[in-house]
Amino acid sequence: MSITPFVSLESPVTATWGPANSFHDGPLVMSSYTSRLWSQDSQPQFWSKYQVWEWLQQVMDIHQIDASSIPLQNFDMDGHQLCSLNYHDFIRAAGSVGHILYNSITELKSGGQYHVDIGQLEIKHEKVYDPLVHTHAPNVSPTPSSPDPRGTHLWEFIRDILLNPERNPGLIKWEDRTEGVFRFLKSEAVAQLWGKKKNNSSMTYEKLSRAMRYYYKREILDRVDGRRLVYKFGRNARGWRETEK
DNA sequence: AACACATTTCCTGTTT
DNA sequence: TAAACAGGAAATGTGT
Repeated sequence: MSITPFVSLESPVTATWGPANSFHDGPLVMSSYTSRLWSQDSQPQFWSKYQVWEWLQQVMDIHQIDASSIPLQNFDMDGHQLCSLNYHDFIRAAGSVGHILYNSITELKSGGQYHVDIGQLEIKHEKVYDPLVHTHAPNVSPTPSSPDPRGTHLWEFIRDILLNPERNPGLIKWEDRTEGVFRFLKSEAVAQLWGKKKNNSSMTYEKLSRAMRYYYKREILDRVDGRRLVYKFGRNARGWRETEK
């Protein structure tokens, strides 16, 4: 029984992928994007009905959700009323999308500069700064991605490492990009990084892999047997494809 | 306060 | 033999 076999990580790894990793460029990019959208009236409490409607459109747009999928009339209200809704009100008014809307408005109420950072990895490669993006295009959302605000889950963390080759010091590698198959090259280093993000210095690949195995049942990962350290994204893992539908 | 969810921790056994 | 894989069971932390 060895006690501490793998504590010696290459420092470049942690140095490169510091505490900020995916949260780092998100706010920077989105702030310039959203500031254009909500620069003047950043305080939702004072929005007019029209501004609430605008906000709704933008959030749906950014998440690539068809605006017709929710009863928009449920949001025929001004900012003051909108801000008085609680989580359940949002769920009641917009179903599962209510969660996204709730997060968005919560962020804005607290004075957040950005409120959505999904797909920030892909976004930063796009011309989000392009003034055209904002004219009156119904479908110019930056990227196809998961309707998940703030990726805090393990599989998203793994996905983000894969999507950031320039910041991935050989930790994980695609085996089959189109099929979503990937392999851990430095399993313990990834575990340490994951632990760092979760503020857990005792994370190990052993424990991380247990969490990965739980993903099989949820179909976030598909089983790949016979190949050690190899996993594959499943139907419920979003945002990893080059061209997401 | 209670509860759901997503791990985290630990463990025993099997496989590569 | 060491490192992975498999899952069960229970503990934990976070957010609603």
